[in-house]
Amino acid sequence: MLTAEGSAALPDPRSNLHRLPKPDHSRNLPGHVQQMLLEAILTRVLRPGERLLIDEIAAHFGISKIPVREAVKALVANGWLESMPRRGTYVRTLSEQELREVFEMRRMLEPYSARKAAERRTAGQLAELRELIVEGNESIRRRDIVSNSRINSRFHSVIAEAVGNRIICESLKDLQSRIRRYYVEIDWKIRRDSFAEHKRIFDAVRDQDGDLAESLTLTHIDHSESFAERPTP
Amino acid sequence: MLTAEGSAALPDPRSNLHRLPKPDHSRNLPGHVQQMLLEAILTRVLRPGERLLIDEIAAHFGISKIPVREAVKALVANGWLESMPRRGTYVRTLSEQELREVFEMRRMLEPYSARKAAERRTAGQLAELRELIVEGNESIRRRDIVSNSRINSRFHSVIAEAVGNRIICESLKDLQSRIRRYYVEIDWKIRRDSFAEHKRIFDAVRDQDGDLAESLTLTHIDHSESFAERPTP
DNA sequence: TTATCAAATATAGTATACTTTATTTCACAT
DNA sequence: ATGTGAAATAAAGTATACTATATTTGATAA
Repeated sequence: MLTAEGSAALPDPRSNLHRLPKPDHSRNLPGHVQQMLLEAILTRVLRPGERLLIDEIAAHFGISKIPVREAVKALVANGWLESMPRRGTYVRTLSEQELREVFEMRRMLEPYSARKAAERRTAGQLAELRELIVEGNESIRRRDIVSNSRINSRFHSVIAEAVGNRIICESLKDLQSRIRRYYVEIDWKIRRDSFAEHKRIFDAVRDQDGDLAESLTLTHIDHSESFAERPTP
Repeated sequence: MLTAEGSAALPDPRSNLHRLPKPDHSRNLPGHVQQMLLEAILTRVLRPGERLLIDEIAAHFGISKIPVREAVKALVANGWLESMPRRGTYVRTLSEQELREVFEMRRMLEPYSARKAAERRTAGQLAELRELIVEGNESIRRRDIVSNSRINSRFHSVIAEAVGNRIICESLKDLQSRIRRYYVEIDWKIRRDSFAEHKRIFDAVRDQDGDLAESLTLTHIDHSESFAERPTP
């Protein structure tokens, strides 16, 4: 079934594939592979522009090409990878243009979504947001970047879910993950400021103050855009 | 929820698969299969709730499961199909909720997008829109439903492209195709009214009048929502 | 030296056959 | 009659092997 994978050495210095963990074969192999590749892209273990080969990935994971193909195809569909005809697949490079486009769309969607989230949030969602604020504080105190990133990301997700519209929610989450790549190395001062804004948005959502949530979100987007790491081509 | 209806004669009456054309084997097999299945869903050749089996589709097309699996997976990802664990894949049913959600998002995105499209449209895009208006008139005169649908759809696509933002463009197109299923049998009076609104939006885009394009689009969305065929559950 | 064409190579894509797992059926016991 | 469990069935998922094709390489001739 599973071919043993004690790969002697994959000494290709041009690929970062060897830094990826192996998937647990439980089930949903393509999903696992997709998640792991996405995580690697977001954290820049797989760098922008890096070349990926289906066969190589399959060999690394000790599985066949079929599930890898599916994972890669899904990532191409979502704009994480770019597939050249018969030349391999590449991690999409960062670009000013993508950043501009994402932020233009955020400005269209997020402020009004925040208003709706404030008006519609359930008690359960509010509780989760409250907990995220507490944990966010902790993560900053402990200088724990991994936690901090996860918590910020989750904060935006819960707001998105609170809109109560699955299509909008998916869109917001997609935008959110797209910009994660532009905030890999921001410093703690910025993280603190950003968190303070989350806190104020939380207050507005708690008080079901749609107006305030909307305007705070617009400001937050403006600030976020100015913090983004500009690609250096 | 997902009703299996009918009995099992040899030409299985529960499936409309036999009504689909075969793919030309040129290249991009999964893409072809995906397009054909999507077209069949949009035109209700494959009805909401209908069950699809990978093996059956593959046999029908005379190809193996691999490309079919990919096509189906892509359609699941985009919300056209719903995959139950080991019980098969079903055409997603229409729902009031989906309609509400799509229209809430359209209201967030489209009016402002129309403004930007008016401001940014290129000469080439304007020319294509002009041609679509001419052809649209023709299609109504000839009572040609297929042309009329294609032209309306294309009109919205060109507007989306004129925004000059690929992410927004993709989103708008996705929303557009999602609602196509709710306008399969509308009558000619409505088609004429809708076309008249397109014509006025075109004028605003031609004149680069963002304000007007925005407000006309909002009105158009309101009317569209009222025309939609409500699902009857 | 340089251009051209053929062969080799690299890579994705597909078919076939096999495996896994959920669901149904049916026998048997209570 | 009814519940339980084992076998059969159905369907998706995966591996292996093969095919198709674009790109690169290399040889030959001008």
